[in-house]
Amino acid sequence: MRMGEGVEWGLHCCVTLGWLQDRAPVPIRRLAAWFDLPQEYLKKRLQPLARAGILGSGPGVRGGWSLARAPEDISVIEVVTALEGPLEAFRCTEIRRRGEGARDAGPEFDHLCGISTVMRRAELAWRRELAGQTIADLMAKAPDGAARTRRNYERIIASATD
Amino acid sequence: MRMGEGVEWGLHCCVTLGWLQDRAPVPIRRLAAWFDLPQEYLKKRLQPLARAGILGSGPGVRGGWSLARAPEDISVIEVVTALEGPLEAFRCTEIRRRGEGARDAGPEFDHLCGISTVMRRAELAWRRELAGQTIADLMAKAPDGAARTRRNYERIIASATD
DNA sequence: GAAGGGATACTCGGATACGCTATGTCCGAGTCGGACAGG
DNA sequence: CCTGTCCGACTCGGACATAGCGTATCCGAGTATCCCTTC
Repeated sequence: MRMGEGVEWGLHCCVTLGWLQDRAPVPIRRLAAWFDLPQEYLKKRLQPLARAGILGSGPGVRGGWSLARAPEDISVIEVVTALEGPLEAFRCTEIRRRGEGARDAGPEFDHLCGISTVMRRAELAWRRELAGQTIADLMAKAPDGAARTRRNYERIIASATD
Repeated sequence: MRMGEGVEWGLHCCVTLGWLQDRAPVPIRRLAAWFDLPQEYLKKRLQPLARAGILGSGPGVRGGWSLARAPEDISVIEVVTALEGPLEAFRCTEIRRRGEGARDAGPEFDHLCGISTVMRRAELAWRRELAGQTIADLMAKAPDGAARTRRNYERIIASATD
């Protein structure tokens, strides 16, 4: 089981955009150079976050990306769900109903499959953990990050040839 | 993010083998027909469970598959880990250290990445849920399953041409 | 009747093929802001 | 100086290409059990 790398990218971008809120919007070109990521593909991964109302983007020469809400109002699970989709990792296909083992089952299958129930409960615990953390919490976990980010961003803007 | 279907297959096979412990070992041919699954591929997915000491298999005309331990001693997380691998779903690649944003970071990066920490804690909650459930618990969740399974298995054995 | 050898039914492990999804790239269309020309 | 037009920068969305992994199948080798032959 593997989570796409877009989740790591998206979360780091949200945190960085939170630190640069007063310098937003940040063009995708700067954002990609910031983490040394492929620009086109990063853009493709951020678009679902805009559709989910987490990020905002604008065209034009002063366009770019920014947080669409306050960092306190964006939970980690929202970012993960927007990037990985709403479906659960474990998907019950009801194999218990198929084949020779399913004959004459009676009302037994009216109940939810026990395996499905257990897996679902585990995923709920996982989601609950991620729902309890926000972008603001992540920003607070790296107290030096805000200063470093703003300092480096100023320098890049100043040395830019454009 | 998606879990392979082998997890569902493996768990159902473990539960069924728990109910058929006194009729074990069960050949892969019967197990595949039991759930209407592709025989060769099911075999391939059960092999890691044998390597993990969860299932046992034996060759020969009386060979087949059986639980290697008591159902109470097999946790769901063991089955999942054997089939999906021990790696976590979220893998931190430390993109914070790369690119223009990482310049002059100082001792900030000595600490674990906050994003990585949050994701890891969520996965631990997920594992903890699955570690608290055993194959015996799953068997108990379907009280009618034991009788149905034994009844159908007897019938199949009796009607077999071999 | 006992020992030896072959047939059978199963497992194991590796090799191979296929398809889906994640990853990565490219291009045309649309939009915003600024530059520039004309009144 | 004001207004209208054009241009450049940037985004969006879709189309397309590539790679990796999950899915699926097949085959040869090994082994335990059973049966049959032979003594």
